[in-house]
Amino acid sequence: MLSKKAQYAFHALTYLVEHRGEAPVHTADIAASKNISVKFLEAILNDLRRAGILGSRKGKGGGYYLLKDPAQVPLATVMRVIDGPIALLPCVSLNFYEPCDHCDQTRCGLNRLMAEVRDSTLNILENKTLNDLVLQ
Amino acid sequence: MLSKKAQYAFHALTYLVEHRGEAPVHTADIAASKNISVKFLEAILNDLRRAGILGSRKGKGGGYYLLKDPAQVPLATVMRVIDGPIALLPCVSLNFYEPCDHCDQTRCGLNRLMAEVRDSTLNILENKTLNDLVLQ
DNA sequence: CCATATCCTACTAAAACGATAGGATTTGTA
DNA sequence: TACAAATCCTATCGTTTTAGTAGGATATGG
Repeated sequence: MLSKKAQYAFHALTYLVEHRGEAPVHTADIAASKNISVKFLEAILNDLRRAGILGSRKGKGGGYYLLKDPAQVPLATVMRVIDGPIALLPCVSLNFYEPCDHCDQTRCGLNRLMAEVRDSTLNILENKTLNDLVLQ
Repeated sequence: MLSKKAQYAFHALTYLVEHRGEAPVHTADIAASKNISVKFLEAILNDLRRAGILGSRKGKGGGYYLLKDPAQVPLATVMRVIDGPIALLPCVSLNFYEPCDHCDQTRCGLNRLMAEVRDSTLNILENKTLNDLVLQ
């Protein structure tokens, strides 16, 4: 399951895509529009900024904005920034790999199957982008 | 990510498939073989029994055994018993559905994408079974 | 200088996770 | 029928994660 944090991140990013090209968007506006706690959302947008997905400007007229073309930001990137691994097991994770204690990976049926799940999940999450969050 | 509990469940079930047809298997044997805490594994095997996946016999010569043909038990079933939902959002879960607070599901891009992820994940997890845990 | 907005640190309550402890219950066997 | 062996059941526990909240520091435009 995605954490609330990741869900909020996606909703906020959706809002930012929809308001692309306008002035920087205030945290408070997104929070009001999507019914999210302002302070909590603040932390999330900050994480996205530190990850290089968003830019920000402080002070009057400030706010957050997308740094890249939304079509160039895969959903997988956002999920990894907020929630960490996408794979179902550490031993099949591409970005958060950890070796397995209980089995020899090269001969583990579970490992093989979970790698298959990972591939089919990533096939979607690496190819769908922020643009796909917005319905036509 | 799968919980440790679910990982242990899969390892234990692998062991049970490999020892199918023999006498009921002791919790302690599985725990020793897979390096799992006996007491923790006890609880897991009991959950699998209550879910109708395993049978058990008490007392001397007792233990756990598979109730069904391993090829008839999808991995998805085990995951749902131990960890709950497989989908990434409650609002796209088939077995643990909960409506979304923040959006109209019929017009939510995130909902649509996460349903797609769910389908591709379930396509594997509903078709691969306990038999596939054991490598040839 | 002041209002506005992000940025940063710390804290907290509740839940989930990963066990552990201790005994009750059932069963086969000597 | 006593005993050993195994599951079964309930409760507890320490740690981590989750989902926030609070309060102020910092930067910026006017």
